[in-house]
Amino acid sequence: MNKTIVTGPPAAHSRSAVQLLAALEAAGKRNTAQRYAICRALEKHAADHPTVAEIYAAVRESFPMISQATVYNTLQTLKRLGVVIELDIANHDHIHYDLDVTPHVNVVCRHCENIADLHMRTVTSLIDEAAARSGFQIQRTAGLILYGVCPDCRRRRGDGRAAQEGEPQDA
Amino acid sequence: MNKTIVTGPPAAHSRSAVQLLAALEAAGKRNTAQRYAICRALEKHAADHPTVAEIYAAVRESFPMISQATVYNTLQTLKRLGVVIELDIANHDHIHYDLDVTPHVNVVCRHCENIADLHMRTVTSLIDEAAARSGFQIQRTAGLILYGVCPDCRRRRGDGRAAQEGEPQDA
DNA sequence: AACCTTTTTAATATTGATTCTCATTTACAG
DNA sequence: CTGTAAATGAGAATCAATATTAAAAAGGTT
Repeated sequence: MNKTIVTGPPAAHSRSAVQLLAALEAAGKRNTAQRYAICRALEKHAADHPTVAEIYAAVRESFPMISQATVYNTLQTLKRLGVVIELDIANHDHIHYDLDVTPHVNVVCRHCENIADLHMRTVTSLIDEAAARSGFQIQRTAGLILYGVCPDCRRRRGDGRAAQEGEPQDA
Repeated sequence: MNKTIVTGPPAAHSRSAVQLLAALEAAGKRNTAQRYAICRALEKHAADHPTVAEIYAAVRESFPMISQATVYNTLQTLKRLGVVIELDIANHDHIHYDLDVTPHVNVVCRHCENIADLHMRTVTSLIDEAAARSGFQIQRTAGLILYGVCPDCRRRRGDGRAAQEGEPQDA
């Protein structure tokens, strides 16, 4: 129940399990069976922008005795290495992971909670302008989050510019 | 300890307490002394992008017996009315509130946790392109969050393109 | 003013994803 | 093989946010 709408070639920018493991090794981390399983699960569910719970469930299929703490720890390590990104989506209870660390936009549907990836040149110019105007040194250009209603959900519920008032207004 | 760097005219786009109260009234909500105090506290701390805890503390100065639940309820009401926006900032434990609901970017400093507002035309074109390319109906254009290091913090800690590796990589 | 209905308040209890603890196990260098 | 620093597992702890509830206040009506 989390099919993601992918715009453009599927998972074209996502890191593979091999790349994730290589990053761990390069950082001097030990290669454990658990980490291997977690990286494979990430790769498999890359298009879903999986949550910790999804990864945990997926890993348990092949590694039933793994603990949640290990999943949390490994994901945090991958995050620190910069090969994975956390998507902090407003009003979602769980953190989502994105294997695409190239500059792009994530569009989140407010109804089905699906997440789409969008690669556009505009992102870079936005970042550049923001940096120039604010004096900030912008760190990450991936995971720029927009909220809306996906095409499927628009069709399902009387399209029109539905859901203006009464909908949660947050970021 | 939360001075916010404002780029451009200070609080130029923020709603005033009067506007917030007017919105409550227009929605048929009752004007209570507590809500009045909360709106005033919001106005006063608008530039700080305050958290619930900050608002709660500020209101208690003039209204010592108010409960947290009332603050939460009122903020949620204001959010539903669309006159206030929640900023869900990665790795911050609390939700921040923004009285500026016009399309703009929020730049967050990773070191001092300050939040700057940036108004740029680029935002609109980014939204438009994202909508066209994804088929999504984009709902909110305020609260587009970027992460980086603010000018002050860059100066303080040997500027250079510091803090690339080892920093949290999330959104 | 007294009545009745609805909204709001506020103290407490609950929730639930994430983090912590620490004893045990494992990976890998020497 | 052995030592040791790192990683894991199991469960408990955390803590912001939400839900629950009874009591109080506001508003409208006659």
